Formats: sequence, structure tokens, C-alpha cells
Amino acid sequence: MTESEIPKEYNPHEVEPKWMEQWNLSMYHFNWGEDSRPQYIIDTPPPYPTGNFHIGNALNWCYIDFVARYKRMRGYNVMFPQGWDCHGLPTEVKVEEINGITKNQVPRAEFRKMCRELTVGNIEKMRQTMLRLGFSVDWSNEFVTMEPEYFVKTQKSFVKMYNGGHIYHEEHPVNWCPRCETAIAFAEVEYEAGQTKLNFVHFDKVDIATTRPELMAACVAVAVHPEDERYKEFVGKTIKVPLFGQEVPLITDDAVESGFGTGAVMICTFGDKQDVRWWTKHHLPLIKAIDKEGKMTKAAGKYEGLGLKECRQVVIEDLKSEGFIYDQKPLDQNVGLCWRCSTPIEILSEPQWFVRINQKGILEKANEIEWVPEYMKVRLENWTGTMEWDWCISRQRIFATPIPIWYCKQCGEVMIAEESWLPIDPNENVPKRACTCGSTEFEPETDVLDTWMDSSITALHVSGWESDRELRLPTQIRPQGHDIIRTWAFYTILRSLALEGKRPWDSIMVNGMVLGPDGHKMSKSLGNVISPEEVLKDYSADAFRQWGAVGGSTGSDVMFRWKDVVSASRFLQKMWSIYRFSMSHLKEFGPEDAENFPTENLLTIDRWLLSKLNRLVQSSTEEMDGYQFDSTFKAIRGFAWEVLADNYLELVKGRLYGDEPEGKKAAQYVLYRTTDTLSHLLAPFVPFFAEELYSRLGRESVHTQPWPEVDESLISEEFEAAGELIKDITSEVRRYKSDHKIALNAPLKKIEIYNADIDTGDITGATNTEVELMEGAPSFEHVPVEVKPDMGILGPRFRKEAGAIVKALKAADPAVIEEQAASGKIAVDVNGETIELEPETVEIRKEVISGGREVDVLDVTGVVVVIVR
RNA sequence: GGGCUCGUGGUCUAGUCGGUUAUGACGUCGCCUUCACACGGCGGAGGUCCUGAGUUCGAAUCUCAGCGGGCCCA
Repeated sequence: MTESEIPKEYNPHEVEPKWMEQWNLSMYHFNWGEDSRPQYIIDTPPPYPTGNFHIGNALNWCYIDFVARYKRMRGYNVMFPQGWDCHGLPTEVKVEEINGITKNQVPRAEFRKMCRELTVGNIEKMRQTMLRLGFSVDWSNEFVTMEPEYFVKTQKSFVKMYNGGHIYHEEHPVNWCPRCETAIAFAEVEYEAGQTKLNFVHFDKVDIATTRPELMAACVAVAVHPEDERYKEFVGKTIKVPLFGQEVPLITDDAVESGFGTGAVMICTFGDKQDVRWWTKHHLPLIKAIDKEGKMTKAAGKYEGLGLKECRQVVIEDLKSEGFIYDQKPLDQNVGLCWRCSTPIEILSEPQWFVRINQKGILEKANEIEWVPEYMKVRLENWTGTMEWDWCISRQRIFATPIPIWYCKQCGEVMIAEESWLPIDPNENVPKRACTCGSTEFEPETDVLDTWMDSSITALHVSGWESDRELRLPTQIRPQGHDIIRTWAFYTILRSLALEGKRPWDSIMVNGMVLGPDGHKMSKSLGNVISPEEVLKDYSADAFRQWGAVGGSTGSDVMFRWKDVVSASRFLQKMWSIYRFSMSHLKEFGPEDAENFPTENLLTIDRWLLSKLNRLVQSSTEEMDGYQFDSTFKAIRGFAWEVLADNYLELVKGRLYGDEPEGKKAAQYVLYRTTDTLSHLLAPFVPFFAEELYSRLGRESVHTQPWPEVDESLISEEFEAAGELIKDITSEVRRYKSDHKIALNAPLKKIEIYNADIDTGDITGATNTEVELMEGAPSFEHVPVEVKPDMGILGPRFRKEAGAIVKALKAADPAVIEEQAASGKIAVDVNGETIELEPETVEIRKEVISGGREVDVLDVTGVVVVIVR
């Protein structure tokens, strides 16, 4: 190895593609067979194939990759699979958009095909970005939820849960998106603040206030608070609804707010979730006034066929002209919107499929899981505790897993597919046996499954569920964002519990959201979106990954900042220079030399460095075990930059360039060990760069090497303290030169160090000055200049008087206090009382004043250093 | 409206089971092209630790209230 072979500048645009090309990705494959290593299965999030692997995904994958690479080095049989969650509205909406159609304008099969093709292309694009970012994905365990090999499991899970009593079919109010014409789950409803008008309307006996006058056709009752004196006389009587004329009862309920509006509220089927609660509780009738497209039905009489908005206007006009509306007030209101298309949702009563929610069981399993960070568990608990309805899993869409169900035309009985028939689409196949009534005429279920039904079995899928392999549940870790705790995490726990009675994972590592450089969530409308590709173009994957590591602690939201990427690039260059320097001094020093090196030949500063290095390995190991990537990487970077480069290298240059063979060898040994160790520690974070470093040290890939072991015998407080003194003296001398405008490499006449037993050779080398160790007291005056009380002792002992004592100590002449301390007792007068203190209770700071000599005196942590100019 | 989380030099942040000198990065200013690195080195300036009250000998740190940001939900 010659220095000239290592270029001065680190060029990631050459190095990164080179390793992408050369790496054999099978080194990341999980071994399903016999293996002495413990398994470490990652329940990787399957991204939605939009075609863009966005920066939020990238942060998530950085975390996963840090863990996967670290665990492999620690000797685990790691599976880092990659899945794709294909089904669902976004792709359907996109296909409709691209082709200018709606789902009903082409045959179902045709529409599905269009969705599949779009998805296949999108997956490929995203795969490329992931490879470019250096993620150590195990592609032999890739899964695609729209493929039969996967959705057969979704269907099996449906059948098993149906047969196990976890799934039922029922007419029930559901959240409905009139644009998408499908039911959606609560988890898919988003809320937006808006303003509406509260209309005050005369009914025949009471006045009510409503924001939804268009729903008066569906009014089934009027409710007041039981203690509301205003309406007591009418309770139990019937009331006539204006315009529509139906007679409804006046009922009482604690949930009515007397202070809001008129204190009387009309209950409709359904204006909001509260209506549903009242409707259920009071067994009210159902009037369906809105249809699936969001238009008024026959029940709305002359308003039939109008859209909701139109209808509201017309109803308000009519109410006004007939004198029913007597007031209108603006009101802040939050509207529930479809998460996908932002259309206001309605609540309709429709026959749907539901999964029963076992709140207690889910909370129990959640408690068996290690949550990182811990407080994220609270979000799951809060969500679970407030669930009111079961999980609606049927959707009236096309691109999704079919529900393997038929209905008998004869008797209406439900025919569920047997597991051996799966995968199956009931719309294209008939059941393989007759109904119990003997009929063979069936109506297929046209509804399909919620996409979360696919993705909530990823933990089961990757651990070998329903395959010819043994089931390896629980998996070890679920990495995911906190935004989908109420959906993905919640549903996965529910399903693993229902299907296998087990928790899906040992741990869940929650990542935050990526915020734009302006501190707000990245969104197209704010224009603060940055893509990983943009970062790759000007910088590098390794720089991007460092941003992921140091951007914030696990779980907290992370701002994207270009300067983080810039300083990450600078670190690569700095580390490269360190490496280049080290390698130039290791031409005649190889692994055998390191193996046979007698460590007793190490000098103080060598021991200091190795002690710090081993402490770094120790702390990095602990922190990686706790998923603390930011502190781990900052510590590694700090060590390389400040400890190794700024101090150690400067201190041993004298030896490295000198002719003294033993000292030189010791420094070489340290450089060898440190470079080797750093290339390993850096590997999970900057895999390309680390590989480039290691390629000149070992034969195999650094990514198949073990994580460094701590050598306890090299950790020593004594050597650290001794080395620290050498370092401090050197840097004091540097500061001295800087203050006196002396060039840093200019020699001084002499440096004298008093009463310290240290190696001076490296100080000489680093300061370019002769160093002499001196015995006894220097012939200079020590002048006490300040008394520093030790509050750790004085505070607890004297409590209320401590303040006064400190005041007295500070006011006293430091010289007097020092004299007293020397005699063993310090006496201070406080409020007329004399208080005696031990010398340990104060620290006396002294300055050394140079006597008659032409010298300057430095005080380095208590050691006197004299500079002769 | 509820839950969670945060508020520290110009910007971003470490520290937070109480202890007097508050960490680092970016920016900024000065010096230095010294044989790994100018994408560098050395040195400096810059802070009412959101506000108020309380507990305490002592609060960035604990308690309460308030203000403000972010996220999740209703």
C-alpha cells in the first residue's frame, strides 16, 4: 500500500456505485435452515407503491438498516425483508386520474389489470432508490401483497377469523365516502377545521339548533337534557318536523348540552357519531335520506336526487320562506374527510363485514412488547380505549383482496370458501359444493377487503405463517412511524392475537415524521418537499444516512436540513484524511505485526487513545442495543475528529516521522487498531464508506465481519488521566502560542513541567520544543486568587446558613483562607458566630506569578508549566 | 375540546432522578496554506436555559399555573 494509491479527496460518486456493483447481496439473506445464530426477524413496513420512495420512508429505512447491519455484526441471523402494500384507493384513484375514467366505466378485471401494471412499475422505481441508499434488504424474502402467494394468506386469515367468530356481517352505520363510494374505517377519517352555520329552527313545540338542516328528512327524535326545565312539559310527547311532517318523540339524554344552541337537538340517521350513539341507545328507527353517492333519497320527498350541499341550500330557503328559521349563527366545526380524496364523509347504514375488537387482549399484548420510545405505547392505549365501533373491513372497491364469500340465492345462507379453495375470487369462481339447502345457485360477494387486512399480517407472513416452514413468531422488531400506531400497529397486534394467540413482535421501534427545513411537516401544498434523489445527486447515500442517524433521537420528529448533509459530507472527507494519513504510516505494518505487538511497549498517550477507543466500543454497543443512533453516531464522529485527529495524531507525529523504532511501532499499532475498529463501528451507518476503508485492511466485506469487542484490559482511568494531562499541556502551549502570535510549529526555548511523572516525548514532538520535568517547588509565587466553596458538602450540612457562609468565604481574603486551610481549619464569622470548616469544603484557586525570570507560567489542571521563550 | 411531546446563544440542539464554569453543530469574528485534511487547524465573541409563582441553602433541572410550537386524535 502506498499513499499515492489513496486519493486525497474522497469521491462518493465513484465509491458508492462501485460497491453497489460489487456487493453480493446474498450476504444479507436470512437462513431458514438450521443455524446456531439466534434469529432476528424485522417486520419491515411494506410501503405503498406510489413510485416515490420519499424522505419519510428513507428515515424509517435508515433506522431499520442501522439495526439490521448492527445485529448481523453481532452474530444474529437477520431477516430484513421488503414488502409492498399494493391494494387500495390511492392506486385506484391514480388509475382513474391517468385514464380519465371512474372504476365503473371499465370491466372489473380490466380495471384491476391497470392497477397492477401501474403498481409493478412503481415498485421497480422505489427498489432502485432503496438499493442506491445502501439498505441491506434481504430480497430473497420480498413480498407483494397483490400477488396470489401473499393474498392467499389474507384470504386464509379471513376464513380462519370468520370460523373463529372474530368476523361478522351486519348492517351497521359506517363512515362512507360518497366520492369513492365505499365504506372506510375510523382510522381513515381525517378531520379539518371549518366554519358552518348553526340554524335555529321552530319545531311545533320546541326550538332546535342544527348544522345539518338537509337531514331533517331523517330526523327520528328530538332530545333534551333530563334536567332542562324549559322542556320538561313536552318530554314524552311527539313533535312534528317542519317541511317533512313526520312525528318524532321528544326524549331526554344526559349527553345533550343544555347550553348549546337551544338545548334541544334533533337526532338524525345519521349526522354524526353522536347520532349513532343516541340511535342505538334509544332504539330509534332508521330513515335513509342519503344514498351511496351522497344524493338525497326518496325519503327526502321533493328533495330527492339533490346533492347534499344543494339540498341544504334549498331546505334553508324553504324553511326561511315558511318562517321556521328564526336565527343563524356562525359555528366552528370540524368536518370528517376521506383521508384519500378529502371528500366530507357521511355516516350511512349499510351491510358490512366487521372484525370484533378485543380491547383487553390487545392491551395485554401491547404490554408484552418493548416500546421504543416507551411513551409511544400511550398512543396505542388511548386509541384502543376510545374505540366505539368494530373494525369495518369491507370496501366497495375493486383493486383489493376479494372476500371469499357467496350468498345462496335460494336460502340466503353465507357460503365461505374452504381454505383449500384459496386463493379465489368469488366473482369469477363458484363454490365447489352445494349450499346446505341443496341449491347450487350463488350470488358472489362483490365487496373487497380493507388494505389493512393485507398489511396487518406482515408479521405473520415474514415469520413463515401458512408456509411449509415452521412458524417463527414473534418476530423481533417492528419499525414504523408514529402516525400509523392506531392503524398498522393496532391491527397487527389484533390479528396476531386472533390468529396465533401471540404478540407479533418483541419490540416496536417508532420513528418520527420528517419535517421540512421550515419545521413543518413536508407537504406538497407547503412546497417544502425534498426527495432522497435530490440529496443523492449533490451529496451521497452515506451523507444522507448520517442525517438520518444524527437528525434526532429515535421517535422524535426530524427536520431535514441541508447543512446536516453538508457536515456529514465533511466528516467523510475528514475521516478519509485520517485514514489516508494512517495508511501512509502502515505500509510496513500489517495484521501479523498487530497480532504480535507487545502492548507493554505502548506509551501513555497510546494507552489514553486505546482506553477511549474501547470506551467508545462499549458505549456504542450499549446505545445501539437501545436503538439510540444519534448518540452512537455522534460519539463515533466525535472520537474520530476530536480525540483521534485533533489530539492523538498531532501528538504522535513526532514518533511516526522519527527514527526511534519502538515508539514508532507503538503508534503504528494504535493507528492500525483504531482504523480497523472505526471501519467496523461506521459500517452500519455509512456502509459504502466503511467498505472502502476496510477494503485495504481485510479480504472480505466489512458487512460480514463481527462487531468490535471491548478489551476491558485497555480501559484505564489512570492512563486516561495521564494522557489527558499530556493533551492538556500540549493544547495549553498551543493556546499560548496563538495568544502570543507565535507560529504553531515554531519552537520555544524550553518547557518545564513541575512535579508530574509523565511521558514528555510526545509533548516535545507536538510543540517542537524541549521539555524538562522539574522536581520540587518552582521558584515562583503562588497567589491564592479565589475561594470556591464546595456546595455539595456545604449545602446539605448547613442548609439555611449555607448562603451566608458562602458569602463570608467569598468576601474573605483568599490568602487568609489558604493559610487557615493549611493549618487544618477554616474559621468564618457568620452572623456573629464563628463557624469552623474543614479544608475539603473549599477549593482555592491559585495563580502562579513568574518571579524575576523571563518566563511565562501556565497552570494546567493544577500542574505548573513554565514556558521559557 | 382531549392525549402525547417540546420550548436552552442568530439557527438547530446536548444536558434534566437539583449543586454555582450549560454541550455540540451551523453561522459569525481573528490568526494560520505547519510534511492527512483549507470540505482543514488554532483561538475568540455570543445565552433573562419561554413567562410567572412555589418547594429548597441552592432550580435549565422538581411542582403548579400560564403562553407558544409540533404531532396524534375528538
